Amino acid sequence: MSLPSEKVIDAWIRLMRAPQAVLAAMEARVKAAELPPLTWYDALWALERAAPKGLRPADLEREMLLAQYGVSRLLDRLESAGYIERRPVPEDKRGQTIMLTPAGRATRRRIWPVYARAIQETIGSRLTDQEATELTRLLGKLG
Amino acid sequence: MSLPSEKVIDAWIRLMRAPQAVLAAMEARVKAAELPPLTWYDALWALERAAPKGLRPADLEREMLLAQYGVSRLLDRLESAGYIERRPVPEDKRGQTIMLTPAGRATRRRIWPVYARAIQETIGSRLTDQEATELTRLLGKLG
DNA sequence: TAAGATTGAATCGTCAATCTTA
DNA sequence: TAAGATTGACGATTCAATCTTA
Repeated sequence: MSLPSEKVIDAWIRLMRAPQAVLAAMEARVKAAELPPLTWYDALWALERAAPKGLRPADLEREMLLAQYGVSRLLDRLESAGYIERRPVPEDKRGQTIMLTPAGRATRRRIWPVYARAIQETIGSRLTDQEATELTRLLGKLG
Repeated sequence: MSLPSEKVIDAWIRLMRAPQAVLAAMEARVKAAELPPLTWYDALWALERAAPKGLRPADLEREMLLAQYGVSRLLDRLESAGYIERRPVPEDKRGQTIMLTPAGRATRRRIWPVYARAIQETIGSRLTDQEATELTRLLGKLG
């Protein structure tokens, strides 16, 4: 296994910095609007897409790239905010199904326009659609 | 201000996921080698480049995209590990200069080969140099 | 009043251990 | 023994307040 080229190292540096800056800018806006963080949005949106079946915690684990305990703690917070419900699953008594509540759905919808504007300002206004597509392709090779 | 296109939204999703996955993979390797995290490496490397003059905490703040208190706490940890020294600056009694110690320098050098291999495996082996350059350019537009 | 930097309290993330059911 | 999920203890991050010097 060889060492990385200069160009690869440059890409690494940018890859660690740029997304962090973009995320921080977006979180700042959302927070200024007194809305919950991106992690909450991600979970709520995944659950909304999966409605009405709901998701198992392990599904969220895969979708959100979180550890098992991370999902557990995130669900604790969403549950005490009243945004999700934990339901037992009949076929497997170890497991549970996570369901979005109406309040969770409403909040997800309230957050989206704020994120959408932030995405447009931090990404959309700086890249052409063609560049965005190319960026998606390149990042996809790293996943 | 218009809403983001589908292509921009796709780029956003990948931009939030791919770097997270890359970072997690790298941290896992470094941790397996019982070496300190990327944040420590970043700070040590910035200080090594700035030697022998050292850096002010505000410089690290800018370079590492950290908040003032974040730098303060990181320096606490680096100091108790013996990797840096805080020195008063004569011209401004509020301020300080951060200096890398020989132990800090040695540790930075011990970490690098491990990161270098991880960078090569997670990025270098998946992108051509040309793609890496294009990725750097696109991410640069977001910074 | 503001700039450089730190800190107590609270929140969030991580590790290792645990509990329950398969 | 292993899979799904949670938890206590601990470390890291964040917020708001503070301290010191300019």
